[in-house]
Amino acid sequence: MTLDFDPIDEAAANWRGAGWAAVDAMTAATSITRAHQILSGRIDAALAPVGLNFSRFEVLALLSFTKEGELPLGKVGDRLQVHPASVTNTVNRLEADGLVARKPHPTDRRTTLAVLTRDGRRRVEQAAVALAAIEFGVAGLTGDGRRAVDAAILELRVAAGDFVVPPSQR
Amino acid sequence: MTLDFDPIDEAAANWRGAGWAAVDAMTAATSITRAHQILSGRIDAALAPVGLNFSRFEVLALLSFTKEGELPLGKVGDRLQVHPASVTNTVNRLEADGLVARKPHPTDRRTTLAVLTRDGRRRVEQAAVALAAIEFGVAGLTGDGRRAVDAAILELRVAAGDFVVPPSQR
DNA sequence: TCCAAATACTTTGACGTCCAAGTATTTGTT
DNA sequence: AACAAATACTTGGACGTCAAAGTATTTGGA
Repeated sequence: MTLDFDPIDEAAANWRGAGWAAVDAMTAATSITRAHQILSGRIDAALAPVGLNFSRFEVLALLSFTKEGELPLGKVGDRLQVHPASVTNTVNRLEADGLVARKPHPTDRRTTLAVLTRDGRRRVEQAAVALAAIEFGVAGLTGDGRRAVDAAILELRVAAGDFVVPPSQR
Repeated sequence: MTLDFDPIDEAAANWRGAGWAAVDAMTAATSITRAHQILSGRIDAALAPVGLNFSRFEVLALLSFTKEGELPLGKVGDRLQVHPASVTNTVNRLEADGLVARKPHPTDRRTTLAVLTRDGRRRVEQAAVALAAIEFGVAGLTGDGRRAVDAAILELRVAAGDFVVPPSQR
């Protein structure tokens, strides 16, 4: 479905024509939305042969970075910035595939730990290779483009309150 | 859930520590994913009071830009780059709300047109105002940042084959 | 000590997305 | 003219996301 014009340019022209405001904001938002769509398609396609999708991979990767390969479900949600219900759902599926196990927290009985299994660890390694092979879907972005995107979005994330920049680093 | 460190920086450090490749690609992809999450949350929150969400708004806006306020469902999908099934779903809901009507194509009986109703036109105007008021969710991105994002993602979209740059413009 | 409030997770339900398959109609070829 | 292939849309199913409500447990005061 290749168009012979840039749909975002076209949209901008239409917005101006309609007298609607914030056209530059609209194009930025639309660009980001479309970029996400492209990446997410490429990434899920690369992970499918490995039997994962991006959310499952993210959970496995996060666990693999911890010393014991385990983390409370709530922490997983905080780090990945997803809803608790989504964590439950994702962990259910990973558990069904034997990539992760649930384990009670040793001291807080409200808490459940997700623990990476041996299979899980093997799988996440395969997935990391598969993702590196497609450059995480950003093939088409030059090094400069990647840095520009990182820097610009950093502003956005800070403004959104994702994290607080420690006084020492500003 | 404000962290006191940058989760993407942290992830990059972890990836390097694990010896995984394509770290810069990973951070760019993660930034874009997170940006999309932020925008989509803000945009849907701004549209909720108007009784729309972003996909419904996009369809109404697209129709409003046409001369007759109508378009075949297939064209809608092409322009918005979404799956035909999603168009069917979205138009079903817009139709249930009386913002759009389905109408047979005058000459091709395979084709169905989505037509903007009077209510639909009024609603899309309200929505455009609501979105402009929040700057499409990109508050936090400076003008430079917006241009940088647009330019970088343009590369990505062209590489993904979203559209072909006419020879005259390269 | 006791209990309301906070925290951690799960469940249910509403929606959105895509894919694959199914139906109807039109096109392009022989 | 006849028919296979392409096109347009809908349906049904698998999954992902979030919000709201429910259960269990821990915390922090009074």
